[in-house]
Amino acid sequence: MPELPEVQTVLTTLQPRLLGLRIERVEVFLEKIIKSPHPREFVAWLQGRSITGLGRRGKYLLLELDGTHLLAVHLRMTGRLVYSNPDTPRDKHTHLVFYLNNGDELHYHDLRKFGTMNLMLIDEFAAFCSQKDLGPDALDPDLTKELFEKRFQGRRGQIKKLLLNQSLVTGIGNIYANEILWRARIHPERTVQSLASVDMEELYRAMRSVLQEAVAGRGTTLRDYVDGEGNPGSFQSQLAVHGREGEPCPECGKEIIRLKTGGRSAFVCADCQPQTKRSEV
DNA sequence: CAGGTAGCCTGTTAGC
DNA sequence: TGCTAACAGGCTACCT
Repeated sequence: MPELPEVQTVLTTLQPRLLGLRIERVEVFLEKIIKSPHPREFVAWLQGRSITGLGRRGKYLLLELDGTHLLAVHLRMTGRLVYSNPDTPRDKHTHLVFYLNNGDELHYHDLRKFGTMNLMLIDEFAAFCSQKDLGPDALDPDLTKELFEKRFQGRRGQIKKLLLNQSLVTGIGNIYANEILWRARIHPERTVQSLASVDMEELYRAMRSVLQEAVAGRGTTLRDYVDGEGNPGSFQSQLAVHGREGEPCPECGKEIIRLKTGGRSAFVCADCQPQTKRSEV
């Protein structure tokens, strides 16, 4: 589910509510969500710790505890982290509840149970990222156009697959990959080697602008996504191509088609995103 | 090595 | 209406 804009929205909605609160108790209803440490220690380590900061790296939401520990939450497809009142009912998909010292709760809800949590020392986070081979965050101010292009140099394969590869740049998923490629006027099946420098420049610009606009729109809710307060996003109304098979391209009016590449749906305007190089058209 | 598929899960939807 | 199959935003392991 959530890609960079959605995780960012969860972060900004949770931050003012959670900051400074203490986790009194943790109840785990589905242990498989907890990847490390062992669920027993996970609970013991968390209890009594204060939330001293919130952050994000790609699609990981980060809770800093006591300034020493870090809880990395990945929502995968259908995970939700929602600030809740004690009278909020817990349904069968609520797998973890954090009881807070002000009487409120933080609920982890996940229909498909793909989400993960890793608790670690802050010092271990760099090793965690390199073990997961996470590239720079797609909205990292330090990720310049030049650095972005460099990361794709020497790589092979279809550009869409590489955009989804979190080791090159982290935070982009299927929705925004489709939107970014449309805005950059690049066909998803073009290979990186076939892209000129101007194409990579367009791609970088499209990546930044699409993601920034999606953050401003509080993310995209197609089905399951809600923010830290349980509210859906609004960017779905601004999607140009994703999920819009058969609708007209907002740019040229030609019908949007759906392709299958890399096992994922790609939505394309065949006119705006030609398979050949720009100069050859 | 690039590309494809299956698997992890459950619910919704398209098609018969 | 009821049933079945395909599909859904992520990521990994494994196959060709």
